Amino acid sequence: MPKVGMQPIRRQQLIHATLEAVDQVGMGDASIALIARLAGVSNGIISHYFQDKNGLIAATMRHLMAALSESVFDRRLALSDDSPRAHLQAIIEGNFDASQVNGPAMKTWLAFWATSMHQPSLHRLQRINDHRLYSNLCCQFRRVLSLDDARNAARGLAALIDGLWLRGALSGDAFDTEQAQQIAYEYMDLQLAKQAS
Amino acid sequence: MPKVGMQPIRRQQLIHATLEAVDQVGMGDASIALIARLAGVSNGIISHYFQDKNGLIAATMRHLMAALSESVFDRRLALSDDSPRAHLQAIIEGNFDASQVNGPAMKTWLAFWATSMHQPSLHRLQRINDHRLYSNLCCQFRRVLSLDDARNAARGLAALIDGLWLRGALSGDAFDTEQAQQIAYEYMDLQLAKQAS
Amino acid sequence: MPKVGMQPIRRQQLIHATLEAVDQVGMGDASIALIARLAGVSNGIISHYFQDKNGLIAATMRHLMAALSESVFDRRLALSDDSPRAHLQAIIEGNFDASQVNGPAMKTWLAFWATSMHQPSLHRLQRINDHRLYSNLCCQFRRVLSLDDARNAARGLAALIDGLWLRGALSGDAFDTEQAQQIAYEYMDLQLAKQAS
Amino acid sequence: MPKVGMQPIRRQQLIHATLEAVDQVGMGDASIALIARLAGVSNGIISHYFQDKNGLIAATMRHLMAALSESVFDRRLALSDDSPRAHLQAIIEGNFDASQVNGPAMKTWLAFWATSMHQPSLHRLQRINDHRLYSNLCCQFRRVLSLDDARNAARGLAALIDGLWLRGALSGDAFDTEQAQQIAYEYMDLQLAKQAS
DNA sequence: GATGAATGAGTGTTCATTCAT
DNA sequence: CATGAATGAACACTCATTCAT
Repeated sequence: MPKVGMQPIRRQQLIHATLEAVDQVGMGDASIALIARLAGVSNGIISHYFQDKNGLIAATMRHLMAALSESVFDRRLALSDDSPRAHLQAIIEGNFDASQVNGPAMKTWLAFWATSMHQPSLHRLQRINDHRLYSNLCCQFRRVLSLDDARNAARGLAALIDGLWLRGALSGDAFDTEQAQQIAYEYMDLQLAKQAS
Repeated sequence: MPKVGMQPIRRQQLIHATLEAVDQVGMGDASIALIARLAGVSNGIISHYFQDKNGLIAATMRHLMAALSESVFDRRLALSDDSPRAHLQAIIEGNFDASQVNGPAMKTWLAFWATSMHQPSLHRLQRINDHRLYSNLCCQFRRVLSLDDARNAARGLAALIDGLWLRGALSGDAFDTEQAQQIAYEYMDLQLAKQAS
Repeated sequence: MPKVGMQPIRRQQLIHATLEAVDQVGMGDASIALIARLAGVSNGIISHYFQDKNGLIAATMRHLMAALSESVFDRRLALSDDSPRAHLQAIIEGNFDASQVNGPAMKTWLAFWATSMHQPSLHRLQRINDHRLYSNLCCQFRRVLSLDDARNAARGLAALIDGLWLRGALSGDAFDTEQAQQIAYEYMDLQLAKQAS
Repeated sequence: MPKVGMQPIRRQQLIHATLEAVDQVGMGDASIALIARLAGVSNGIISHYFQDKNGLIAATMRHLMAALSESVFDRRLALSDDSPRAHLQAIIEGNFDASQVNGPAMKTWLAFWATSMHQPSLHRLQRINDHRLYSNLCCQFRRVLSLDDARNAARGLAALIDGLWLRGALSGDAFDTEQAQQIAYEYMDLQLAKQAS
């Protein structure tokens, strides 16, 4: 039943099916046939909307990255308090948003990272993402710390966030967002406390 | 010309070829044929020494895990100072040992993690590994902190170590061990400083 | 905006796009999608004007055959001299007409021949074409030669023309029409010279 | 039932199956699956002995070219008479050898020519073949004719041979070797007759 | 112990064709 | 008239695995 203007609908549909497939069987076994079946469409449609499987993977990653960006952006927009601490908290919270700590997203991120080591196009995407977190953190720390201190604080907090996320993802249990945030907040506060010195 | 005692030699040979293959083309494209070629042996020999490909992958992971354990163990054995701080430093240093922060090891760990999400046998291995780091850290923190504080400190430091490692691995550049260790040491000291309170 | 009388325009458009596609990528890779793109129309239109891909191929062949017929016909019509030699020269010249010795035409003829071996409908077309050349030649030779001599001369000259054309097409270089014609003229004259005997 | 030293046997087996497949359904439909079935082996074996389908096609072409070379070579070796005319006759006969004028060979040559227009590696093979015939003919004509005459005679005879072959192949009927040879011999003699002039 | 020939299921991808709009 | 979304079969190719030697 062909329709016009199906492109955005089908793309979303296929991206969600990809996340679901990776969640179920892993990226290695997430074949086009499985993804198409989960989406309820034919195999061939994928090359119609994405050039090939890599195109679909890349689009899926961009989807996750956009969701992450939005999570952070929304929280920062809603701040009544413009202090560095408030912004940093918003960034931390955004990184542990429900859109990022569910099974499909975590498994896809993980597989994406592993794959990106050998695919230049994916590696570029991933570096942009990594840099964005560092950059956002550094920017806020810089408002109260020296350049060197801000950079170190940003590096540490970025690593802590990713590490908490990673260990949560690998644990196999449900992600304990509260606990992760408390640990990140504490690190943030310890770094901000250098301000007086 | 049949030989005796070839088993350990061949196994090492194949494990190293696996690491090299994953480094070169990623786990997805590390076929048995490639691994055998890199090892300079025939395809068929792999099922002779390992049950199948999964067996080889698992053995490779155990190899990396054993190397990590040894890195930490050796440093702790060489300590003249038995203080918690000295032990924690040794654990941190061991986790950033040269055997862990080189290309092949980092790429294999990453791929291993991604794969482990869908292979119970690998997942078990990976949980043991994760728990060992936490457990070691917690044990030392406990000597000077309350149980809750020690647990939080261990969770945070474990996440920070993994996060530094992860971001280093994904950056594509050479790993800056010095910088990573400084950040981890600082976190360790900030946590140990709670002792007085 | 529906128009009337589009049929002949569209058909010509698609036949030319087919020749262009075969010239660019060969008949094996001349997909409907490529032909439609080259023609600047949608995929679906092709089945609207031709039953299917075979229909388009057959129409393209008929187009080339018609162009060949016309090349010969025009030259014979323009003759002031009604001698067998003049007619034979016209036939030879017509077969090396610019419409036949350009890249797209030569590649399409070649592909057509190869394909025709396994498609009865194309094979019929091709036999008609082959026979027309022989028949035209034989008819003229007959005016001055015995039946047997005429037939042999016609067979030889037809083969020589096709062979010159074939070797020219396969060479990859631009077709040397002058040289080919001289060789064919010489053969023609040698055959006509039997007249006296 | 794996054996050692199967390579030459399997390669011959697969080349013959390729010729048979092209004869039956044409090169366009001669799929790997069909060729493997005709050879009585599995699909995968083809990439084991030839890199890919192109490798098999190229090997098949080299097989036909070698057979042609041998046909000519054997006849020239058997000559008791070293005259140019004897050599030229041997070359003509060799080109109409039974190994070249049977259905599978003719259809494969035709398809090969069509394909070679868009595959550099095949085109190179084909040019070598074309040049060999011209070169052999020219060499013999040169013994009795001027350089220009020899070249023209060689060009003409090469074209005549190929043309006779082509028209025979396309006719669909059995190849009339006798008739073709008579026509070629006559052309040869007419050219050699220029010697006195 | 070690080889490499052989298999055959599975992959991503292409493509002619159909058809609702 | 014309589009382009959608299909699904067919394709070349890959690969872990088996096993006779």
